Amino acid sequence: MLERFNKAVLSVDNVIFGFDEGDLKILLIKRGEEPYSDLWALPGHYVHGDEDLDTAARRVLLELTGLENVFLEQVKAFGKVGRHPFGRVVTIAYFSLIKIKDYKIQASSMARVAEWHAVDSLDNLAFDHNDILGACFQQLKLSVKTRPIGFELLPPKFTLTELQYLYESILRVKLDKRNFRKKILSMNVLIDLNEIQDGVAHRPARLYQFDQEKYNKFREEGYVFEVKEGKRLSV
Amino acid sequence: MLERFNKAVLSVDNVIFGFDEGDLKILLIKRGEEPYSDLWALPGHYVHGDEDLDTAARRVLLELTGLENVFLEQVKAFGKVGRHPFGRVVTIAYFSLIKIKDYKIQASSMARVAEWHAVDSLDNLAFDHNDILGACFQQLKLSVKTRPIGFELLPPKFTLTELQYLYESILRVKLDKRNFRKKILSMNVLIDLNEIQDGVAHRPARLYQFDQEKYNKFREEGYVFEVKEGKRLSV
DNA sequence: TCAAAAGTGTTCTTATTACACCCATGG
DNA sequence: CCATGGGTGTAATAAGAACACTTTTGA
Repeated sequence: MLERFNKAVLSVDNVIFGFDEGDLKILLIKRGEEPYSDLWALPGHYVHGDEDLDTAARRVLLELTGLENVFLEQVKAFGKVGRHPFGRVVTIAYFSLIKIKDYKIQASSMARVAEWHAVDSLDNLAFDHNDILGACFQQLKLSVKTRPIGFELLPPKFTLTELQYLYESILRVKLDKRNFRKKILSMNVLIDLNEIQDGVAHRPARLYQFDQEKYNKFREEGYVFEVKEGKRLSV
Repeated sequence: MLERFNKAVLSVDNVIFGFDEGDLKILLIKRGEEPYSDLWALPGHYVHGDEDLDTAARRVLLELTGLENVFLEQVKAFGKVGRHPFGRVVTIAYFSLIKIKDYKIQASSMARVAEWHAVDSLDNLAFDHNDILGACFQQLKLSVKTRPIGFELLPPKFTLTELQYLYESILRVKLDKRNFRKKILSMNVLIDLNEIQDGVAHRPARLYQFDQEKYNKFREEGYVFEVKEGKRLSV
């Protein structure tokens, strides 16, 4: 019954965010074939006929990084008629958040060359991947303000300074150290592990862990996680 | 070069929001053919081979409502393998905001039966349209909190009470009249038209207009439009 | 002993909340 | 003259912003 309709090839593209040394980064692959050979591109793949979109995105992530059970969320579809030079290909964009230390480059056809790149300093990606990256980064910004997903980018044990740098690099604002600590601690969603850093050439910082259970309880009670930035016209 | 890949039929589905008599509504059509004949469904259509996704969504909107230059935004793609009983159809969901008074039902194949329905009280839509509606409504909630798009649902001249009811019905909270007025007026994005309602059986309300230019200026200066709801865990 | 980052409180200002009565109109 | 929704202010509380010095460690 559907034969009479136009069809399109489907793909998924994944903006994989990682956080390392105070910088927000994304994982790119260097294309080995036409079109756009030798340009950097978002990791992606065609969607199989019997495969859900989310499944395809997870497959790409697994093949490239070896990681499962990772934060992954669809952003939107990109489907301009001319976006792929070889024909109609609609791509569904995803973003995912991984703990960069867990990432081991995988031996896979896709990962001929895979590299972390700082999010700024990127232009001239293949296809419309600059647009896709822009949309995904914006969605990350928005999400990180209203949901405690930033922790997905940090190791299980982290310091308050790392957490602050994370927010600063995603929101691209400078936050006040004392105010930040006061507030994040007063939210009561961090567990103080009573451990400290080891082997750093300065006073070692306390280590914390995100308390998912406590957060779930707060959310049930109607509390909203919120990190702010900017001046407000508010109601 | 793309022949070897699986292909899917593409469609767009559009959650068209309107606001009338203090209620948020969406426009649904009654299906006249299989599958899901006689069930209510979101208005949508297949995407042509030479047509951008956004263009297809605007085409649907125009055919059904006769309206152009309307707020329209993509939400996300829905592409579960079994979502269409006849084969692989991936649909791109959009939501749009129209001034319900502008809507005149169009003579079109699509609009055999088109009706406004309150957003709650909906279940048992065709396909996965309940899911799509849920995602679009959530996106509307989110958008309305951070961008002054609620005005798209109101007539060009509106009262503060109408505006308040609009926010209440989208966010599903009760707002305090005095506080709401104080705040929205202090944002300085409303023009007091120095006109009043006519023919109402009570003290007539002042009419206001949204000041898009002033808002654009504020935004350039880094101000953020924000309507709040709920208790906050905030940083 | 130096360099580097961790950690800590107070004050001032701004935003949020809660709350009740009189006003203008049409019927 | 009644019913209906319009319009208004203040005080108490909570949240946000600004700001500088001491501590702990490794090299």
